[in-house]
Amino acid sequence: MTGTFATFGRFVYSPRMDRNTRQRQAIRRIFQEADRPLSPQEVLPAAQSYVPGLGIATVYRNLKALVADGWLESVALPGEPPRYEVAGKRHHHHFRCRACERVFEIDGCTTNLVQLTPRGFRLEGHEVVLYGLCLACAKIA
Amino acid sequence: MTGTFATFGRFVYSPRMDRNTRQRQAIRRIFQEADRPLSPQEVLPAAQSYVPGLGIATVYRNLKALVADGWLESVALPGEPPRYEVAGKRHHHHFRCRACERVFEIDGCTTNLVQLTPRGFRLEGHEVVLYGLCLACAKIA
DNA sequence: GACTGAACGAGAATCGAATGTTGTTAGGAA
DNA sequence: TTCCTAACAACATTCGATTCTCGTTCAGTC
Repeated sequence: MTGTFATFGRFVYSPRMDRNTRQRQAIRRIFQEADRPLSPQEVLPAAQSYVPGLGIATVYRNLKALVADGWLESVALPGEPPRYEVAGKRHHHHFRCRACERVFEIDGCTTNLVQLTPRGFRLEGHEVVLYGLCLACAKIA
Repeated sequence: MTGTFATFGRFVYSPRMDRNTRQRQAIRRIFQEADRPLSPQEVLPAAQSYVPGLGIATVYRNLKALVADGWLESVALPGEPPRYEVAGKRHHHHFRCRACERVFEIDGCTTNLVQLTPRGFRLEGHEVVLYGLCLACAKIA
């Protein structure tokens, strides 16, 4: 077992990245094919198409390991548990479809955020989330 | 007991708004004084300054009742449980201080969001969250 | 001022998400 | 191919947030 002691002394298990299991390969592959943020619940059935029987705990274990390894980043949207996307992309935001609930990446960024900042506040970062219908759902509706 | 049947048939208790208890008065007052989104954990000690002994369950009960009554609205930020603010304000966004973790309201809105929307997607709404240091924390830092 | 049932307070129970436990499987070094 | 041990699958458990339970209190009415 590998691991480390977190801030308050609890031992935190973290898988070694030098083992390349079929399960982890599958999970990596899912993210490369999807090219959008995925929830653990989306990853599970997708990864099971490559490795039947793969369990949800394995998904969580590997998501955590891949984040610790710097290969994934977590994406938080208001009112929802975290999704994950391949790390290192350039600055972007997200679009959430209200019909299929999938989240997509959006290139580009609004510029005039500084002027919204109240006087005396220090602006360090921002998140923009768009809501509506994705291409596929807009066609159906 | 008053109540209603929610979408899938489960009976949902909801307090009547025709009883004006000291506890509810205190909670209303906290929101009017704060003028920013508050979490249940922020409401509790503040309301207890008016009604000592007021419990967390009462906070949750009344937040839910005040939302159902249309007096409060819930505010979701990425990766955090809901906060609440007085309903009916005009369109605005939020600033979260990374030091004191308080959330503030921001007037105004960015304009060029439509042009970020991918072709074929239908834009229906948006959220903008700014991060940094509030006035008080920027002074200390 | 007494009455009555809705709201309260305290603590147990629940919920969805995530993590730990245990016996089993399978990378990868020899 | 064998061996060693990390990772796995299944499922129990935990966790933080929220809701429920039940005996008690009190707001609104008479």
